[in-house]
Amino acid sequence: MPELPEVETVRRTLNTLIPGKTIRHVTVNLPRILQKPDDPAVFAAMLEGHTFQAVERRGKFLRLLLDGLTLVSHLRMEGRYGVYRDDDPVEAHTHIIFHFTDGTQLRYKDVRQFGTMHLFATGEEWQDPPLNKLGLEPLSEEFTFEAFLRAISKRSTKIKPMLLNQEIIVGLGNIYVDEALHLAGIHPERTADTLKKAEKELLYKAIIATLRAAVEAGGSSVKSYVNGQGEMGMFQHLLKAYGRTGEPCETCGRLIEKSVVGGRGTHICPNCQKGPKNTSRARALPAPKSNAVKRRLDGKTK
DNA sequence: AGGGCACCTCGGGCGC
DNA sequence: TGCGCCCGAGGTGCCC
Repeated sequence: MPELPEVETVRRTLNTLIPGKTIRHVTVNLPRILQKPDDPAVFAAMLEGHTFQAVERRGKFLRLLLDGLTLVSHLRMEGRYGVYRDDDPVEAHTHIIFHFTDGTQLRYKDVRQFGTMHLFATGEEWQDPPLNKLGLEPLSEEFTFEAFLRAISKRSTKIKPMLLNQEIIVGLGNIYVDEALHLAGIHPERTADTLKKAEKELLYKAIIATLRAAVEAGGSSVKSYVNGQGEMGMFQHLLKAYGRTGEPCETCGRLIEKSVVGGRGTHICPNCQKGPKNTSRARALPAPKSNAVKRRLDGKTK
């Protein structure tokens, strides 16, 4: 659920809250979260006395920088951070607590217990999992159209599973893949090697436009909040395909359909996103769709 | 390589 | 109407 826009929103919020705070003590209620080191006592001892400097992001991973240490954190489905006072009641599913010297705490909550944390000496996090094999960062300067073409070239994989593969491009999850493919007018079961260059360009622009708009909106609300400051994002109101099964497509009016692609719930407009078997029909009647897509893209990227 | 499942919990939907 | 069970939700890793 937390994809790039949600993780970026958490990063920005945490970056206003925790730099300068010094860890006095760490409580680990669920050792499963800790991947490295996996011994809670070692994990706590390494962090105690250290001070948060900044919070950065790589794909869907948060990098919490301390003096000399980097805590790499993945929220997976439902991981959440919040800053609390020491005497605030501890809510259910609170698995890790970083007690600060100023009477406040950073708490990690995770109902599904899927999240992970890796602790490294700063700089060493890039050589090992989970950061060592990540793909292009889509909102960075390295994500040029040429780099995108190289990353997806010669692949016969379905485009949706490919876009979900974090070793190719980072940050896209099920929601924003469906949104980007809908915006680009591309069916999720098309394979990369069947996409024409013009379609690849539409997709490239759609990925950037979708993620950029979602970051601006503070992500899609997954009932996450930081420091009890309420609902996080507003982008869920702007979704055009994801979660809109049975509702009319805003471009053409056909009803959004739900299926399964690569084991994921998938939402498409069967008119705007022609399947692999009727691409010839799509080629025969490209004009209205292409113009509509271009208008939408031009509106979003500027 | 790509598909399928496991990981985990909650809540919604459905059946009785 | 109420209770209880089953399954779906999804990011990633691992196995085949």
